[in-house]
Amino acid sequence: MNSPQERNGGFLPDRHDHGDCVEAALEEAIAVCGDRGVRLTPVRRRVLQIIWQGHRPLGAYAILEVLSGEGHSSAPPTVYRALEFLLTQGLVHRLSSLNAFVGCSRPGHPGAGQFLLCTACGTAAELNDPDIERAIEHGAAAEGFVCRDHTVEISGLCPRCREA
Amino acid sequence: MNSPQERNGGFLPDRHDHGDCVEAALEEAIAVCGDRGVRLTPVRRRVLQIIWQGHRPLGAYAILEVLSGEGHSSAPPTVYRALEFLLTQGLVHRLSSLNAFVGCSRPGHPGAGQFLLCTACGTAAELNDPDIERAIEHGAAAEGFVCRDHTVEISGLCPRCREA
DNA sequence: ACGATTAACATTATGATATTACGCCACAGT
DNA sequence: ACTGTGGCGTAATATCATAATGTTAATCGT
Repeated sequence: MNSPQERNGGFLPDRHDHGDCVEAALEEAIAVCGDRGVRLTPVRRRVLQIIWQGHRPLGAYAILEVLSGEGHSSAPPTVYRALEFLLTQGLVHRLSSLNAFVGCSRPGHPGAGQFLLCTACGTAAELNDPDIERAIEHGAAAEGFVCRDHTVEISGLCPRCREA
Repeated sequence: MNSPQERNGGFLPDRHDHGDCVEAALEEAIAVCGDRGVRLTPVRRRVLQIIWQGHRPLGAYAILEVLSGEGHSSAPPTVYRALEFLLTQGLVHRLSSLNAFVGCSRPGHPGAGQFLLCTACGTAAELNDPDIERAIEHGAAAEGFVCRDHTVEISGLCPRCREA
């Protein structure tokens, strides 16, 4: 496991212990929720787990399908409520260019992050690049604009797919 | 009218001649399509006009409603086909964080642009900031990622709404 | 321990956004 | 005139997201 501050944001080596990786994300989520006095209920926890199951963005209805396949009686609001909670707590991010959700690599930290989305294999990597943020802040300020939030989603080819 | 290279990208002064502004966008679109040998048909032209009617992003169904109100018999595919054409020709941009479309301030030029979206009044401004683009390109390259396209949408308060 | 209060959730229905499939018609090139 | 193509109309449907309502379950003050 990497630093608790930033975990599995970038593209991954060919093999990594994914069980550990999901495990670590969950533990950290439990810690964050504990600190804040908010409840990581079974549904919320399971949704987070499902999202972390792959390092690729997952749509709400894909999550729903997994839940339903497990005997939970589930409908869209179940998933969207859980996602809303996880988004609010900064445990997942929403990728609006894909209408999909992905685990946050720095749970508990503020800020939106920037995302690299491979169009070939579908994996996503999260950056938290201060230079990009500064450039955006600066560009906006030049127009007299006050930033509240930003969406930065970069599509292209990840290192592995670039070669193939 | 400003330069034909960059027109009405930023936030506007309190009063500007909006008729001229739409007019200019249309003329430029006609020129671009002429150069490329593609057809700016009546539907496409009208959709572009509707989008330029305001400096705020417009949803596909809002466009559809305007078209329908004019006696055109229209359904979603009409609008989406026109939008696809306009997107391909770089005459409009899609804002995925809003599921909406806005006129391109630099028609005929490549590149994705960055957008400032005022959450108070709904207006949008387009940047084409080389510093932001460089920072993104650089951040991506550090991960071994090859950029093909990017979505940069910054929400916050425009100069006018900031004061109120 | 008790009821009051609130958060979480199930369920049904619906709204909003986007696409597929198919066929017709106008126009360009021959 | 013949034919191929692109643009468009139309109906149906897929996909993404939320509203409204009531029930269960956790929490808190007493």
